Amino acid sequence: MQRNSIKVSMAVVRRLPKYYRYLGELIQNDILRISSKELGKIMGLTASQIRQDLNCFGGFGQQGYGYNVVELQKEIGNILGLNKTYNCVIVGAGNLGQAITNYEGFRREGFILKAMFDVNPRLIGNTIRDIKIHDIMELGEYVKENQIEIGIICVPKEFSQKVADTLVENNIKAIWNFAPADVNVPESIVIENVAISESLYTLTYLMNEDSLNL
Amino acid sequence: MQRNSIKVSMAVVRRLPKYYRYLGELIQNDILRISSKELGKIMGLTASQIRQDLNCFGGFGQQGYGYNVVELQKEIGNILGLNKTYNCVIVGAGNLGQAITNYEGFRREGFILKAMFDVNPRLIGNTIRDIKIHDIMELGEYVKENQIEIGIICVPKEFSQKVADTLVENNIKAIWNFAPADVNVPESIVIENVAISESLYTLTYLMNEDSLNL
DNA sequence: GAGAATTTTAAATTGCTGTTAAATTAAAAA
DNA sequence: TTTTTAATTTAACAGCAATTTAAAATTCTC
Repeated sequence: MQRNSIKVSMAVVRRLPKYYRYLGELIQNDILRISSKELGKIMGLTASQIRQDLNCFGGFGQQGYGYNVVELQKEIGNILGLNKTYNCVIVGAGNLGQAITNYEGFRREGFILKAMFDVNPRLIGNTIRDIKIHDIMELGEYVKENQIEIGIICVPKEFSQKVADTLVENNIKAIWNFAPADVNVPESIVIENVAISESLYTLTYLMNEDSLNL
Repeated sequence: MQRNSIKVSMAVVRRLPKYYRYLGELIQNDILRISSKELGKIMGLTASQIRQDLNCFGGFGQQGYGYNVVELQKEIGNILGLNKTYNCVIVGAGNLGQAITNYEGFRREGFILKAMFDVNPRLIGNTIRDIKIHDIMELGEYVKENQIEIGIICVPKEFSQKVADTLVENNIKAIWNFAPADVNVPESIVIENVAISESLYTLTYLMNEDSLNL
């Protein structure tokens, strides 16, 4: 499997999870091979783009045959780093934190939730799906002691930067931030600021697009 | 305020909510004017891009002065359709549905949550923040009777397409879908499939990028 | 009037799409 | 069963479109 030496653009990278998801669905439907044309139709992309995207990482397909769905999904999973496991903590045990805890999909893909943290004394000491909720004061020490790689921030935006700082100080590798305010971290730390509301505002933009008479 | 007749690209549209959010933060910090250079530094964009983006909708800035933060935020809000109110329902009253219900930000921006729906008999009849949880069997009728414009889907992926179909049949205008599977709707309906996990997979990609030796 | 900052226009870059040649499969014929 | 032919489909490439950045021209502030 020869790998090109070209840099992969972020546009391609952000499409990979979608490929991974759609291929997973194909597998569940016992579809074991697919052409770029078919996949494009299902995903709403051009066949051309799919071939170009996948070729960034090597030739996974075969002329005259198409792509082997199982093999391709596995390859993309490897590229995304889903062949490993990751120790995670959730900071903020409110509804959103609990929603993530309860989502089976993450555990299945190798994200191991080791602990949750909160300030609320009523929550501290409880468990959700066998995950214990700790006092947020213990966050830094816990992260350092337990080799936590990913911190998931589900606290109100007023506290998100402070939580991020604590995580960074204790050698976190990556932060997945759901607070509706971007947090800043050093270059070496991987950060994804999710900002859920942005897609809602895009929605209302599209609802009103016609009446904007641009 | 003259509006250009050029079509605004989706790339620009998806940046608008971020401008809106950052400008809101500036207002909270009593910063009332800003140059594209400054704003770019804060948001991690080039000044050039900011000027170009904002110019799609007319000249909001002034030479020698910069942009009036309050005015600009309001203008972008109008463009995003945040000067109106929207009747919404949440389908699926689990943790994620509750998290959205509890988020003050949405109400503040004009999203009026009228009702929630669930299949779980233990939840039906309860209220969350004065919002009643109805039997999901009543969803279609409720949407039609109460001029609901936005449906928010927070059910497991197995049921998301069916819920979307019900919403569409009853004249919903837009769907904000959090189920980890894209739902398909007619062209005339606005849809945002959120797929939260995709940003997590992007995170792990970036964590492992170096070791991929592309 | 000097400086600052936008607007407007142009250049450069990036990303996407369509096409062609090569490879493979599948079908038909021997 | 083997060979031949036709149909698929990717990989690679080139051209085009969109996006981003840079530069020049203009306007406004102080």
